[in-house]
Amino acid sequence: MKSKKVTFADIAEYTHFSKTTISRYFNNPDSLTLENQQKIAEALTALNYKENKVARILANGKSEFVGIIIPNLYMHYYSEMLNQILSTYETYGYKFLVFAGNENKDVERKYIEELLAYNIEGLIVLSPTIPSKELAAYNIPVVGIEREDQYICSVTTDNYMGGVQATSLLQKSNCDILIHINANISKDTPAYGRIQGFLTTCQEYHLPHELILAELGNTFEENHSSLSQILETLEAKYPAKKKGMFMSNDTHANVLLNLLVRKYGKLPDAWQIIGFDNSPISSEAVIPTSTVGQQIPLIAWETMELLSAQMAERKKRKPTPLAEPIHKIVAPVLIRRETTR
Amino acid sequence: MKSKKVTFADIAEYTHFSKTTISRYFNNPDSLTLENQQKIAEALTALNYKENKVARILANGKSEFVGIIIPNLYMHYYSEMLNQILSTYETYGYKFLVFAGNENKDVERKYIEELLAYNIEGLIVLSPTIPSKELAAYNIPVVGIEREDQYICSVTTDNYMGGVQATSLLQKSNCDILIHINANISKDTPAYGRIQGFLTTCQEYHLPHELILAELGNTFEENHSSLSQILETLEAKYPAKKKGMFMSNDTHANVLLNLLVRKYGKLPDAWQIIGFDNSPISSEAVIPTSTVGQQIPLIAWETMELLSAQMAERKKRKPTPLAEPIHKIVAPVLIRRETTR
DNA sequence: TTGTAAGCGTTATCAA
DNA sequence: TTGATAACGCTTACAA
Repeated sequence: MKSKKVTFADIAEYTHFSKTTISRYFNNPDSLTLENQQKIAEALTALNYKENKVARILANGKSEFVGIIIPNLYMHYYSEMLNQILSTYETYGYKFLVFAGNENKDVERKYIEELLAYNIEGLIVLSPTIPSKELAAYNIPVVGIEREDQYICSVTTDNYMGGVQATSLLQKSNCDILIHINANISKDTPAYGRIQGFLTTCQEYHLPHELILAELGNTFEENHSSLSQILETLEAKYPAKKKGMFMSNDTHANVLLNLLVRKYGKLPDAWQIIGFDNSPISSEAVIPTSTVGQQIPLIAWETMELLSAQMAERKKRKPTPLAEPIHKIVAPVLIRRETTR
Repeated sequence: MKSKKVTFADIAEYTHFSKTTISRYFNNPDSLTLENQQKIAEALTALNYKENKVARILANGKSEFVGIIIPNLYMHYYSEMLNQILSTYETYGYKFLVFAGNENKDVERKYIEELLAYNIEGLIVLSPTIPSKELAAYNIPVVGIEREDQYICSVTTDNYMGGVQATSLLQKSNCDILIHINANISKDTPAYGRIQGFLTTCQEYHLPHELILAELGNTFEENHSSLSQILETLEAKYPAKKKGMFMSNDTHANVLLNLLVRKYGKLPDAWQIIGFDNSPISSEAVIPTSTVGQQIPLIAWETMELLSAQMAERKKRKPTPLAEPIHKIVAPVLIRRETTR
């Protein structure tokens, strides 16, 4: 039942080669004659050999593991990012050890310690919790995604450009007043660029505008009641004006849209809406919603490029660490649907 | 720079103990005097020791790894399930190696081989691709979720009950005709129970009903046009009747709802809708949609219970494998929102 | 092209 | 309560 595991020693005995030769068969087959490769291949199936990568890691230090610290998976942005990262396995061969971080510094540190104990070769961090300076101190290749990145490599969406694109689209649809609703986020956060993009564009073109910074709450119900109030306020404040709404994300855009549709049976001409993220809700909404899309597959790809380059460098005889962290910026994509024009 | 790693040997030398004692400090500290525990603890911080679990796995065979094969992460059901499974780390301590399977037998087999090479202690399979008989043959603890499970342990939602609940709710809202739209799925699939639940309930209460089995397509656009056609057909066929629609999932329910709202500016009284899954779209829809919710946290929990019991059994001196695979059934939860009554 | 022998950093067995 | 020593299964100089 519990058949003992077949090892190189068994194969060596069976084929009358040494363990070294068996090892070579796997790592440098060209150094064997074709005939001997054949013999070993046969022995492998005859004995039903299963490789043991744990022993291999211990011997050569290369785990082919990459750790991932991700805030959660219920937000589509994160789960889709993980999806794309996992799919790079076919290209790079790295296996992923995933921790869903709960935004608690000590817990996430514990996760990283655990990952390190498994000899991970690199780390991908989507969680904003631990400062990049601390991450850099672990002294292994790290890439951050959409987070503070002063001391580590990173891949980030050009949020500023996204803000500009969204604002410009509203401008083109002849709105009388442009309104951006966002949370009161820190200026260090990449997403702050959306606010800057909005403001800069409005100022440059002298567009009447209003910036509403408010916490809309964490649940659907809270979003709903916050935005319901804001909606009333805006209708009172700008009764005759065409309002261009740039929402901080598609979820909020959808709540606003639903409020309007339920009130008027359709999206009134006096309202234009654009969201951010191109999450599923934007296309599944009652009126497919314009949005600024993040190029998640590209971000995942760039992340692995950056990470694998660093990991490969480390395997050289004389590794040259990066002098400066590399920061890649990925352009967002404007997606025009039916809530603008 | 590349500081050599601190090992038990270093600590042993530093403390004048043997490596064995250091090992005991970690695995069986009570067997040391408090004083000596103290000494070792100090040495650990003095030398900045980092544990190496790879060496540990090689020596004792316990990887604390669990492999996961999941079809994808863009469907909310799967990403939320992964989320919940990952969160069991705090309770069970198992680390997860995740592969997003692409529903290709050979590829998924390759994934499993790779997982086995890392000495995983157990496997969770959400993908329906590989038959349970084959999975069972790997001879490691396996739990399947919502899939064919003849030869393996499994956790599955009571789809039949879900179908009954949905149908009963429509019945209570005084519909004249009940209609269930689903794909032409195999009778082996757990989800087939939804169809059975619908039919049985209708027959039992002599409710006028219609079962529509049709492929609605894989994209949002395809869903939209398929359902648009079905909508027209139904309006022509049952012009004066109150129609109770039981949709196979929330995505389809939402498409139907949106078609109606865009046509009539609201959900007409002649239409009642219930979906399945309690995915985010059901609560975010323009009219929050009734649905049958799967208890994802509970399913994840039961899965780990089942798996960890098997894994623990294996670590005993004389393991007693399960005589029969255990199949757990989790009840669905009816969620009443605004599209019924 | 192939082999020998010494690691890799733990844990397990047996003895003291 | 502690220690010597042999695994665990593979890789890697160094030799031949």
